[in-house]
Amino acid sequence: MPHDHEAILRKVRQDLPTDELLCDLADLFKIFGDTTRVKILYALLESEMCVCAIADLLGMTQSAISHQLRILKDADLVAKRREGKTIYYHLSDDHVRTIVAQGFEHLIEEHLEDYPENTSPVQGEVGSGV
Amino acid sequence: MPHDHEAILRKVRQDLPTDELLCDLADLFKIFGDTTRVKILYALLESEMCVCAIADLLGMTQSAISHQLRILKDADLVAKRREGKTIYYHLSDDHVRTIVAQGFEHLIEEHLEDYPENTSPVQGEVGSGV
DNA sequence: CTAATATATGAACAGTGATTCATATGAACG
DNA sequence: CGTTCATATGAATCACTGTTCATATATTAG
Repeated sequence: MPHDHEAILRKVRQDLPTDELLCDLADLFKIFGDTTRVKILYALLESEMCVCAIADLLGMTQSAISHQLRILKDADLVAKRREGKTIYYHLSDDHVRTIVAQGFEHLIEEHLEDYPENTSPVQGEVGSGV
Repeated sequence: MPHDHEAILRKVRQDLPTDELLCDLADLFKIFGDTTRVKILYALLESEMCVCAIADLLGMTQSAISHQLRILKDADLVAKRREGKTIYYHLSDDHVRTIVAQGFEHLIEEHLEDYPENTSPVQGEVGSGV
């Protein structure tokens, strides 16, 4: 006879958000789960940038960057501003900053043995820019 | 002649963390970027659980859950505890709580028009559990 | 030791997603 | 208008990843 967990299941089921909400949450994190996009977001923490500047910075195709910017924009993480032929992208709110910062904290704690004295492996601290 | 952004590039390059660090950060978020894993983490916010209880909760195969738990464990997001034949998983630290909470805040703000009065679509608030 | 329960793991399959290439849109300038 | 620079987009490709199935390991009971 398999063992019983009805008690815990009932308790957890009660407080678990809806499927839809949890999917949305996963989708949001999915966006942060790509090196290119994280780099773009991190760069935009410092300053707004045009598409070709970002492409230059990351050493990637303008097309690749444009595709990723579209994804970031659809998620309301970045917004654009036109100036002649150039389009400048910037962060649309400050959640990016806090989400990224939390991620870093976990990384640092995870690798504490690598940095026993200094708790911050980041030179340019998150949040110091702009 | 293509336009110039040396000034901005130099500034941003200076404060951009290393490639390795940014990859690690993306890898961390990648883990949150899956519905099944988010659900598991969310469930563990409430209480520790054994593998088959989680499988029951999510209506998924024990194998599928086990595979995902391995990924979560490799990232140091969960830890296990043996009790006879049963293995109980629990969150290994509180970063999960804060990261998830930040994600929610962004979602809420993004869909503010859907919940104009009440800013929290979550019944069981994050952080109330355990 | 054998059977039963609980979990882990490896291979295979299917779906997803990031990049590239080619091309389209859009703006400024002569 | 036609050209040039800046960005966007669609199709194709390639790699990655989540699930399933079958099976292995591990613990307890008899």
